[in-house]
Amino acid sequence: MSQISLTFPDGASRDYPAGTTAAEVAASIAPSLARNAISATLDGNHIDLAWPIQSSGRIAINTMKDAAPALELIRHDLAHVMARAVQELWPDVKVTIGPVRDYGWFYDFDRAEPFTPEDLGAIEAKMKQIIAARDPVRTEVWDRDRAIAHYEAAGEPFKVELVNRIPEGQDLRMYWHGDWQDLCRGPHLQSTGQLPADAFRLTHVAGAYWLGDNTRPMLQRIYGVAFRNRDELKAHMTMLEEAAKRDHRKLGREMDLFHMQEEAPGQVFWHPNGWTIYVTLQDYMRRQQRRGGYVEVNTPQVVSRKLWEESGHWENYQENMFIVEVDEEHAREKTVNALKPMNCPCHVQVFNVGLKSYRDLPLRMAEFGSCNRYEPSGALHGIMRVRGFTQDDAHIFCTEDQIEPETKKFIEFLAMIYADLGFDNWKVKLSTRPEKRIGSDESWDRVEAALGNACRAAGYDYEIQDGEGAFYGPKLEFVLTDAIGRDWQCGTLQVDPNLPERLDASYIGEDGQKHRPVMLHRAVLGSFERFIGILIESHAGKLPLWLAPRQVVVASIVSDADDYVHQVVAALTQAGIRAEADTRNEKINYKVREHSLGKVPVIMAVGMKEVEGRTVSIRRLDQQGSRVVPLDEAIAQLADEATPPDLR
RNA sequence: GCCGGUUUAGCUCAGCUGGUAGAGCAGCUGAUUUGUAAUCAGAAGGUCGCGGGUUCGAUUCCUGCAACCGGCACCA
Repeated sequence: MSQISLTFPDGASRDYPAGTTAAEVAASIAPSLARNAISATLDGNHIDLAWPIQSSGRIAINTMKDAAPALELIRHDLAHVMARAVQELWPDVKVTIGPVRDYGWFYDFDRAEPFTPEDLGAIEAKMKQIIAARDPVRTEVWDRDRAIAHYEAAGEPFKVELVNRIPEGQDLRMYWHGDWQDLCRGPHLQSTGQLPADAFRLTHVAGAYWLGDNTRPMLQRIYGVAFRNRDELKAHMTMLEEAAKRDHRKLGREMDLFHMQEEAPGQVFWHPNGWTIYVTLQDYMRRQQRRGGYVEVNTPQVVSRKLWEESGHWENYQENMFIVEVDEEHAREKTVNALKPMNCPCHVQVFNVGLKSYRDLPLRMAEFGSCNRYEPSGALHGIMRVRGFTQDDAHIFCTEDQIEPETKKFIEFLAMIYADLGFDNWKVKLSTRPEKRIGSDESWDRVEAALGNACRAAGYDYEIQDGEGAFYGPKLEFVLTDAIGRDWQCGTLQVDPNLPERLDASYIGEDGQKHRPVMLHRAVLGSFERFIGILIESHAGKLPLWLAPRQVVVASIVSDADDYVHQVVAALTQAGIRAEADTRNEKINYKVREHSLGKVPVIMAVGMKEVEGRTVSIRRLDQQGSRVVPLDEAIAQLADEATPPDLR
C-alpha cells in the first residue's frame, strides 16, 4: 500500500497509508481531537471525516470552533434532518435538493398541499426529536444505475432526474441520517446529535420552480437559519429586527418622503421631503456628468410602435411595455405608441441627425430619462423595483477601440460618485455571452476582455456571471445591498453593437467612409428610485447633511422666542440651508423627540437665553446633549457641511 | 406571472365559534410657556381593500378581483 504525506497547519508533516480517513488522522494526533473533530479541510476542500484520503496535501482538522466549516456542516445536516422530518410527518412528500445559503439553508419539496406556516412548528419539533435521537451519519459511494434503481423503487422522480443529470461514469455519494437516506456530495457531521437543537429556526415557506425553470413544477421551499449556539441565533434575529427598521418603505413613511397607492402600482408619489433628496441627487449628478464630458439631452415619452419595431424591442418586450393608443373615435388616424421603456433608441435618433465624424467620438449622451416598464406584479418592491422610474442614463457612441478606455473612465467616474454618496462596499459583476446570442465568438472574446481589462485597470475585482449577458453583448453590473443584504444592481455598463446596426447609426471615419459606432449603455445610479431606496436603507434614514431633506429644525422653547426662531430660519435659508421653524406650543422634549424620529440631522433649540445672546443651542441627531454657539458661527459651519461634496 | 401570507381610523394594532367595531399615537379644540427623545383634558374620526354569494343578519363563512409582504421566475 502506498504512503501519503499530510502537512498540518503548524507546518509539521506525517506519513499515512493511502486511504486513511480524516477521522483516523485526527485520532493519530490526539484522543481529544478525535472526539472534537467534525470534518477536515484538505488543500482547501472541505472533506468528511469518513472519506479515505488518497493523495498527499495540506490538511486541517476542523472542530466546532472553526466557524466556517462548522456552520456549513450544521446547516447542511439540518437540511437533511428537516427533509427527514418532513418525510416522517408526510410520507408522500417527494424530496429534491437542499443547499446551504447565507445564515441557513433551504430544501425544496414536492407536495400536493403547500406547507402552512403552522406546519413549520411541527417540523421543527420533529427535527428536535431526530437530533435528540443522536442517530449516526454514514456514507457510501454508489454507481449511477444502483442510485437510479433505488430512487425509482422509492418513488422519488426528482432524485432520478438529478442522478440522470450527473455525468456518466461519475460515482455518487449517498448519506444516511439514521434510516433516512439522501443523495449528497457531503461532507456531513458524524451524528445528528452534534446539531444544536436550540440554534436553528424555520423561517418561512415559499414556492420555487424545480431547477429554477418556470416551465417546470412549482415546489414548496422551506427556509431555515442556523448557528452554532443559541446566542448566535439570537444575535441574528436581533440583526434582522434592526434591519427591518431601516427598510426604505418604513422610513419613507416615517420621514414623509413618498407614498405609493393602488391606483398607480409600481409608481412613486414623491412628497416634498423625498423630492428634495431626488433633485439634490439629480443636481449633483448633472454637475458630475458635465465634468465627465457628457452632453445632456431629453427625448419623448410616447413613441410610435414603428421605432420599437425597428429597435427590436417590440418583438422581444412588447408584453412589458405600456401601450398607448389614442381614442379611435376621436382620432383622425389610429396610431399605436408605447411609453418608452428605455432611452437608447431615442438617443440614436439624436445621434443620427446630421453627419457625425470620428472626431465626435466618443460621444457621451446623457439623459435623466423617465421610463415605464410593465414589470410583473410579483417583481415590484417598494421604490426599488417599480414600473415608472428615471434612469441616470447615458449612451457612449464610440469605436470598438474606445470600449476599454471608456469603460475604465466610467468605472472611475462611478467609483468617485459612490464614494461621495457613502458607499465603499460594492461589487462588480461581469455577465458574459449567453447561449442565444448574435455576433462572432472572436468579437465576444474581444469585448469581454475589454470589460475585464478595464475593471482591473481601474483597480476593481469582479465576479463572472457566466451566460448572463444580453444577446448582443456583455455587461458590467455594479451591485449594492439593501438593509437585509439583498443584492440590487444599480450601476451598469453594457456593450451594444446591435442597436446602432438596427437603427443605422454611422459616423465618417478618417478614411472618409461610413462606419458603425458601438454603443455603451451606462448608468451610475441605475434609477433614482432604486438608488434613493438603497441610500435610505444604507444610512438608516440618517442621510449626510447635504442630502437630508430637512437639514435644520429651529424649535422654540418658549413662545417669546418665536420671533428669533423665524430670524434664525431666515438666516439659515439665506445661507442656502433647508431650515424649518417649529414654534408649536409643545415642550422642547416633545419637539426633540419628534424631529429625531423624523431623522432631522440638526435641531436648534431656542429659548430666552439664546435670544439674548444671539446664539443657538445645537443638537445633532443621535448625539446626547447640545452645545451653544453664536448664530453666525453655527451658520458658517453648517453651510460648509451642507455643501454637496463636489462643490466643497 | 407562479406559490404562500396579509389587507380593520393618518400610523401601529385588538376584535372567540356570524348580531353593522375598539385602543394607543398622530390630527382637531382648549388649558399649559415649557431647557434637549412623549404636558394634561375634551370632542371627533371607520362603506372593516373592492365586487358577488350563503344567511333573517357578514368585518367574521364561501367566491372572484386588486394591492401589498416573503420567496420563485423576470429585470432590454
